[in-house]
Amino acid sequence: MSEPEITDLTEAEARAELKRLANVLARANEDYHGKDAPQISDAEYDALKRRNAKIESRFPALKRSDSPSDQVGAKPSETFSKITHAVAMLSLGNAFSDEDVEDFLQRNRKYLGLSDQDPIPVTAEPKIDGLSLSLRYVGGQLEHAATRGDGTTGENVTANARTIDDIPQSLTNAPELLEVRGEVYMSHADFAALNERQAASAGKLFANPRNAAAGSLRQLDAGITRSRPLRFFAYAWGALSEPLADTQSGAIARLSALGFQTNPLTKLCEDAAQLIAHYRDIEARRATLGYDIDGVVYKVDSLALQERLGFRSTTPRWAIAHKFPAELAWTRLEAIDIQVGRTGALSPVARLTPVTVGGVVVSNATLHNEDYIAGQDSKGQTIREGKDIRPGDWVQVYRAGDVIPKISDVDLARRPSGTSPYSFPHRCPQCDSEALREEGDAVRRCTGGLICPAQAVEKLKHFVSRGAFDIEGLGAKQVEQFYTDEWIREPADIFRLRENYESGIRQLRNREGWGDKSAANLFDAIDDKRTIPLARLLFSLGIRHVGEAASNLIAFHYGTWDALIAAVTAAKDLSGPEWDDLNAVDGIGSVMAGSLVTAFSQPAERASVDRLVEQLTVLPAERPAADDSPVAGLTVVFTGTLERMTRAEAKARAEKLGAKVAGSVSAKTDILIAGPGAGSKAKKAADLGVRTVDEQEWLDLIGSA
DNA sequence: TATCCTCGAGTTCC
DNA sequence: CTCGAGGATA
Repeated sequence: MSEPEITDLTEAEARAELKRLANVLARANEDYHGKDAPQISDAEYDALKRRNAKIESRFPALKRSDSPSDQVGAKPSETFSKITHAVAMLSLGNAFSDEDVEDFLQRNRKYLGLSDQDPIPVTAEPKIDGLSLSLRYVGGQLEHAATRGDGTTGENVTANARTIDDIPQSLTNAPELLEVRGEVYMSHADFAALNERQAASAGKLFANPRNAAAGSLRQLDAGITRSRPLRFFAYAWGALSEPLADTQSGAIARLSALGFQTNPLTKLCEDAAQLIAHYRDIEARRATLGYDIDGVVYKVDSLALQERLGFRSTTPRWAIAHKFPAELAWTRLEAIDIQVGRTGALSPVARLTPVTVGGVVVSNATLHNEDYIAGQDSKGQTIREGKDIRPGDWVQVYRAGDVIPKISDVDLARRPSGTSPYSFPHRCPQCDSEALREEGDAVRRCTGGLICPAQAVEKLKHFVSRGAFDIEGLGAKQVEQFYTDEWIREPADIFRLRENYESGIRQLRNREGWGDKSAANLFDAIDDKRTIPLARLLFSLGIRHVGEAASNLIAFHYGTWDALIAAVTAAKDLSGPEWDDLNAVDGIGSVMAGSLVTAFSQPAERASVDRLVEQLTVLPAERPAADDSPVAGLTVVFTGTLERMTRAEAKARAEKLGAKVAGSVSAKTDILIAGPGAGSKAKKAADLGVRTVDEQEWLDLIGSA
């Protein structure tokens, strides 16, 4: 490459180079968004952008106001299509101690109604530190490969997966439909060799094997992926046309027989002691394995038991990851900054002298809240032996769950003299409003409401975020810019951008990186979201305590926006039939209900919401088409002793079949399932004329296998 | 009233 | 990914 090395640039040269890059990239954007054919390739474009970012990081003071790094409407980097997983790819719960492993087994015994001594065979295998991949085979042929993504939808990386030797293109004697799941990773030796090659060709160095594997798999050019030495271990499956086996270990053996690599350290254990012994064994061999692992995964061996145990909201009950202790590093705490969230929460963030922890450079860490800095946990218990955290201190950093940097210890011997404990601000650093901490709360909150620019912007960011309106091309950065420019002050303004622009009130075109074309794209993306499901709208409003799950419950309960508004308005005194009705919704308590009602009774907030809804079409919430199970849509109550299954299991299974499980009998109850020893509930059911069945009748009714 | 579970809100780095 | 807190349950 003819371009000079960045390290050799003088300041003046760097300034000129940044200007040149800004021009070249701006032209490339125009070409892309306009009708002209692009003059440079994707790869060249990305290389220029990277070069620009590198120079900026070396000379931060020279960063241009129209820096291409901040550009809106730039070429979308995502060009992988999306694939929705037939069976969701979930994450695992974690165990950090031997005791947690015992708890895992005990919890499962309890859920299954087994006695404390009953054996539950469990497999143990190394947890590979790579990225998970789902491979779909139809008729024995590899149909597609998808990354995990958010667990529901991943990226289609089929062409790249086909270049990996460990991934068979076709299978013999496989089920007609088979989704194989496993981990793509890179060995230590291959990682070192790759970085050497990268260095020789002045390419980007990877921080660790996992990043190298991720970067290699997500190449737009499969030819590059082919040149990277990726490997694959199979350890699970998704959709299947027929079972692979009746145990976890049997299924893994079957995957191995089909031609997949499976981990040789997978072992079937009989009890917690064996699991822990195998964990220690794997831990001892960790350094010599030749690839990164970050723990050991335990899975209940019997697939029948796995089926019975089922899932919690995001994790299976029948599996857990036993993590190795986190890597630690010492560094200096340079400063404590305060961030203001959308609810006004003041969050302290540690600014650190950059330090490598577990393969990545960390320069920020969360400090949670006031008490955490002082050395107390949420229950007022002393942590870090009471050592408080002060700017200037040497602190020990680790990455919780190998992700979020946290501070675990302070070296008092190296504390500079003359420091005093950090005093947490009692006023908002952004708007100077009073910041109050409510009795019993861990967080201190800015009371400025929408007066506070930080809260206003964070609320808008939430509004356009993924689970909310999810407007393409309008992310956090753009929202901040639009807010600063006073184009968007409240959600309703987003839906007025087009008219304001077209009527000439606002001029996007004067800003670098925007043309009529990119503006039109943005407005189209906004118009796409003018029709919105009720639950999403509610979630988008960012009402405290009302998140995604609560929004769904509330939306289903009321059905339409008008019904919701009418009821919530009528409940404004936190009493009356509408208030009671809202509190009776399963999963909604007085705090959530109060937050919802209060939000709509503040005149200013209510007016703002009305201005927004005026411009939208709100889709009514419909219960997911209750499957054709005989109990779908019915409200049932369990009482007495259940003999064939535990309470928790019965509840989970009934809910899976579309029934609603309530705690007490009322006129709304459709069926009471009464086991031996049923008391007052059975009597009440009889009084109300509610249909009562015993456990066996219930199982017959739901056609339990 | 204590305990378990789930959700909400906050966070980092690539 | 984690913590804290709300809600349901025993």
